[in-house]
Amino acid sequence: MFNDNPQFKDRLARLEKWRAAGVDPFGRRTDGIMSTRVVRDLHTPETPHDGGPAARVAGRIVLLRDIGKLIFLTIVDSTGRLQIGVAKQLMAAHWDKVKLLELGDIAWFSGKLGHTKTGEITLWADDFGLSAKAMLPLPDKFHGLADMELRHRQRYLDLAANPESMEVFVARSRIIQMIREFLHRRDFIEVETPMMQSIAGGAAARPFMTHHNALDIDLFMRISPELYLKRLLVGGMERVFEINRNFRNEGIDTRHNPEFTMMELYQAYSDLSGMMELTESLIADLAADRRRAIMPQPPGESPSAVRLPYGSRMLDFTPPFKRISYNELFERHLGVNMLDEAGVRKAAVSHDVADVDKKAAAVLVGELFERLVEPTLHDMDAPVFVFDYPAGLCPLTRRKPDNPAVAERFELYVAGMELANAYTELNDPFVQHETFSAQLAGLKEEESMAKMDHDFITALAHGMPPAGGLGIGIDRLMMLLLNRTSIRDVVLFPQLKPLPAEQSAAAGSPPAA
RNA sequence: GAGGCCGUAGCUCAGCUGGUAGAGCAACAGACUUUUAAUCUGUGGGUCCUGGGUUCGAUCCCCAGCGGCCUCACCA
Repeated sequence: MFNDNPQFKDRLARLEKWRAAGVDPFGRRTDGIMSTRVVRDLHTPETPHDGGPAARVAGRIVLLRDIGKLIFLTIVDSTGRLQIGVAKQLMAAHWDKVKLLELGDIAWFSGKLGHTKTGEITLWADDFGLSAKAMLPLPDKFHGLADMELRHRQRYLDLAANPESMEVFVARSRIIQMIREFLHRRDFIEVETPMMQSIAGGAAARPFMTHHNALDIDLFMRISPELYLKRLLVGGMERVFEINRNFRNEGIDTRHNPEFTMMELYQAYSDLSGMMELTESLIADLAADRRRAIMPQPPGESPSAVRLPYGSRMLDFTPPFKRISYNELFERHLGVNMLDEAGVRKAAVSHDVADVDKKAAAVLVGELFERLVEPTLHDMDAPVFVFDYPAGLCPLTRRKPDNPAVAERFELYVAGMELANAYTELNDPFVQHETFSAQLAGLKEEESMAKMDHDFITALAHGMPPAGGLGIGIDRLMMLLLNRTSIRDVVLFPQLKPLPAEQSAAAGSPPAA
């Protein structure tokens, strides 16, 4: 049953002892439970060694030291750990039962707060209950779970055994909450738009396909919510945002998960510079909050400095962020203006770009930028806004009034990652119709933005207010703020290849016993 | 998709030049009323990822496969 873990049968025997003692090993509702954090905070220098305030806590037993007529055990809940002291003289009525507890069990304890002679805050228990019997053993109580594959496949064990992993996901929730609060303060409303779309628009990426049986139509998992959020601008929602999943059918690595969380927002009557202000303010706020959470202010550092560790480096999120134009970077590294088509083609040839003659100049600019400029952004230890992109790369973007070859777009790079992407949105239905029709030479069809969406054009034809739009990759933001170099460490259940047993189960044969 | 590294007890890891495998924790039996990864005594526990090959003999060498991590490619 469950698996062939050799310790399962030992725990089965223990389970029968609980039943023989009249206890349902899988307990029920328990009221009056306080978090271990709250209980720890109840303890003051004036708290007596025992007989302090009454409290009730619950959690999983992660350490257990049975010293005969006295048992110390450590429980963990979502806020941390607490030592429980169980003395026979205080727990005489339930002594035989408390002796049945073992590592991994989930239990609640009532008692009075105090501490031991070494000063450890301890709840001296006089009553307890078994909330859930653990039938399988937990990972090593000291080393935790180190196997990255098991940490991802069985995230519950990672969370239960590795406090730093729990901290990441608790912090992730807090950061997302702060983003919502930040946007609500600015009068944005949160919406949900379709994840299943008949046209996978709004970005250039390969979509997943699925099928609706009753309608007998193929649908795509969305690669972006953009075209739906803009429809809401047409409808009169002037500030909307969505925090939700996008799906892209591409490679998996330390920066890419097939489903990833994106925050996308649109603000009517704003533009690129409005998005820049908003982005800088939001990111700097979040970084400052993390900064306060993780370490004391280093001596001698300015109180306004916001520096966070990331891998082996320190990232500086102190506003204002650097701003540099795409062309300035391009010229610096290529020695040619991005709008000088002849010069760009020459540079592409000299840098051995493939099929130069078959590609649009803007595609060449993009390739050269990625190859020669982006690596230099990787070495920068502070966020950088790169703005004013070649128009050909940004079909959904408004052009600069004084130069139609340049699009009002920025990307925010941090440590080489594209963290945010923003635009002055295109609201001209005629231009939009054109860009949906035109296929840029040198791009694969599935990677192109040219996917005609008549319904969206119709929406624009009714009038969309001018707007600024912004997208922030939430998972990458978490990596940077929480100092994780793999996206799998900030996504609770990252996509992994199925195990052989799961493959055969999916094919219809029974799962391994 | 390419390359490098890795897969040994429930967990964390050793295992030399090829001679049928070890430690700590966990488990089991016992002792212990202030422990801190408690300690002490004793015991059990293995598809060495899978399948081939070489060899008298393979956890170890070779080939293929599966899975993981990292780097690169791909990637609005």
